[in-house]
Amino acid sequence: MSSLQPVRGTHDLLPDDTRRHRRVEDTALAVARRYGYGEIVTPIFEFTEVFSRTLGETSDVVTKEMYTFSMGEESLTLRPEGTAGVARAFISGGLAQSLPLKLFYRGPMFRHERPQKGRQRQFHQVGVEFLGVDSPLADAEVVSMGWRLLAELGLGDKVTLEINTLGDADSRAAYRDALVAYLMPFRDQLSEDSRNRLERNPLRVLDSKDDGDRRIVAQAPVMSDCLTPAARDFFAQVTGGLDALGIPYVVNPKLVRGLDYYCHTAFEFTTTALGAQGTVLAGGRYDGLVAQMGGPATPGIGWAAGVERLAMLVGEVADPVRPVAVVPMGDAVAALRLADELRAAGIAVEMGFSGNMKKRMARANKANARFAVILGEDEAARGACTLRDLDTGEQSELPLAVLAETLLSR
RNA sequence: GCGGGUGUAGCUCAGUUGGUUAGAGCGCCAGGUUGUGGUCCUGGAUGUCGUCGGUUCGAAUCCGAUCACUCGCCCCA
Repeated sequence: MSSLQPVRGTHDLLPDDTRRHRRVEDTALAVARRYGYGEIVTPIFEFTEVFSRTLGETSDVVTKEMYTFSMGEESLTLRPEGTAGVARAFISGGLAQSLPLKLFYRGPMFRHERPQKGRQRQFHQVGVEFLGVDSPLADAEVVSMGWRLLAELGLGDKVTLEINTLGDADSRAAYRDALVAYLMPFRDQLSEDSRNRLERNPLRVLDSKDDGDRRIVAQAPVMSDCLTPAARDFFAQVTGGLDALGIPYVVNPKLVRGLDYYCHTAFEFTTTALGAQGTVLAGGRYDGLVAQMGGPATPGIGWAAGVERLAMLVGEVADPVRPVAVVPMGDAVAALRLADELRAAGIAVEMGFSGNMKKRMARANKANARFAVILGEDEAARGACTLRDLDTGEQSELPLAVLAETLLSR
């Protein structure tokens, strides 16, 4: 191994990649703005407790995937997800004054997982958090915002929405007991993974991929059997809202979220195009989170989407800017000055610093230039240049004085 | 963290049962006469065959380790 390799699970993003990433992030921000969200930027690292106390002491993210380091007496952690940091900012910034609050964020996250396609150790998310509203219609709106984002990225037909309810605290506790009671007699028949899950997080047994587990789980009680009337009504209003908005979904009673802070609505947009990493945008309600962190009891709902995963789905994104290529024949300084004037006028200009005319034209072509401005000595003597349309091959001589306005008008 | 696959020029890959100067396409560079690109033709450069170690007279080819990527599990966006 060479130390010149990037760290495992990290990647450089070259211009072709960043165009795709920007497309995803910019679309997400634009959509969020339309729903009334403002952007928040929180630090990339927090005190470790911000994550360990909120995500669940038994979650894999906390127990084995965090990049944690200490500085003096302090234990710090590179953020593995966005919600906990936003909740912390909400509390420490006294933002309870300005509820309801709609926040959008984007940026890198860090998880020490085994890398795979669509799964890196440093990856990027965009996400939204809607704080201070406990109406189920807020859930519908937040899900619909995710749907809108995917639709605007052209992924509407590549993605399916699964939704479930985890119920309120009472429902969840009752269901957990019922599930454990059902599973215990089958304990020895479960896979090793599921035996562990039974101890730590029984709900996770529901979405095991092991065939044996699946047969057992097929007959298990479902969440909806244990919902309190209030929780049942809440979920009905969420799905009712989605129906009213015409958003297609399937209720998946076995859908469970990994992080502890979720309650009520849980949802996932998935695709089959990415192999095992099919979840592309997911989230849910987290009414207890802020209080659990020591802030004022505040309901919340949100989602996060994986930028790399979405970027893989959107495919190539062409650079929308087609520059003008300035091709000097003699006086390079004059060309430099001309390029500068055009740029000052708002025109994208490409200019090489070496090569004969043929090479410069070839480069102009490769840069996807729309026009070439040929600055030859003959024309220069007349205060003019040759303007060549690289798409049609037509060219004509033009006074330099009107070049900028001519280019801007085309 | 567990199990499987892969690793040869910038990219996609070929390299026969281990044998002498390791190949193709694309890309790149230079030409096809002096100021014109995208097509075409000709020529050229490029690799410690992922890394380290072993077997062998001889290894890109076999073995081991290691690193990276990849598929599935786990987990999750």
